[in-house]
Amino acid sequence: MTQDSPWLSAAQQQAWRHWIALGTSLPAALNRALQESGLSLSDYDVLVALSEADDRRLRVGDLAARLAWERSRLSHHLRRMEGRGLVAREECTDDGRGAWSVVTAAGLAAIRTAAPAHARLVRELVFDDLTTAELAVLTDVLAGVRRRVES
Amino acid sequence: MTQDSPWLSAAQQQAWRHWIALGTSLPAALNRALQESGLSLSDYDVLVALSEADDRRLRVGDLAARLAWERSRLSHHLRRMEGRGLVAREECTDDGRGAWSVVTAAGLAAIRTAAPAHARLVRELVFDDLTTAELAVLTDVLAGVRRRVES
DNA sequence: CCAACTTAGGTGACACGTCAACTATTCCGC
DNA sequence: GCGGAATAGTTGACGTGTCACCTAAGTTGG
Repeated sequence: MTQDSPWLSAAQQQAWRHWIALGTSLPAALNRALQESGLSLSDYDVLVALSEADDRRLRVGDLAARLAWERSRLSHHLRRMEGRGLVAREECTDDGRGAWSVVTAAGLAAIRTAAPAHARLVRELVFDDLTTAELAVLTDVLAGVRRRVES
Repeated sequence: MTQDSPWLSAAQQQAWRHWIALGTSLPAALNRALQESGLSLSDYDVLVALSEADDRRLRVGDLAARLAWERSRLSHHLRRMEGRGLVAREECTDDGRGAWSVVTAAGLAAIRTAAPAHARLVRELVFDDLTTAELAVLTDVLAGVRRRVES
């Protein structure tokens, strides 16, 4: 259990197994619930990011950074969402290489329909039973991990 | 911010965005590192579960439960791992419907090679900077969420 | 000013995960 | 014991994510 050993302590392992298991089961549960609105969890995240942005549009790269997605994943996903009329791409006049991703009226409508039930489920599953102190610790821990992972 | 509104509070949203982003970026980082050993993170999780089991074998359903995977996902994954010689399936004499999943010698060798660097990376990214108290809170929170999600 | 480099984004092939449907076996009530 | 329900596991089709590679446009040093 020394710091030099590569192994996880028993307590760390316990936390890690929950983390790994949730990495599968929580997205699966949210996806199942979102299916009713015809959206996937990925669709939802894209639509939230775009609908919050100025003028409801973001450069593709900025959107990728905000979601912490790889560019190619986002590119594929935008193509599929474009096919379903949820988003559109527009060319960028400032920078000929770039492109804007824009949420359409249909995309806005879809997310407004889906959002309340989704938010409620997230609260039920994750947040409602947490104390303020627990939430603060959780946020700090996640922020720290994220900083290390994304560097 | 009332409990009746479906929306997440600002503090909850902050935690939630980190959670969502990590759900993508942490597995991606671990996968990238594991690639050197020719294993994916999913392979790794399967091999850990099997190599810890009695006689290095588990019923397919028990393995699925332990990993919190859907059965069909595991079935597909075992087929692919079997093709690479990491695991084998054996028929179950007790219950003619069932099947055992077993780690092969090659599978054991692969995970023994991969484990130290993987464990070290998990510790670096997730655990090394946590206090004992933070770890305890994290474990409780994850355990609670998991219980609610998997019911 | 132009060749080398960098950056924005897209594409194709392939591995992965999910859902619905399927086969084979066991369990259970009558 | 036998017919229907439940259980263990697999399969195929399809949407998704990743890697490696590609094109096009901007950037920079000589």
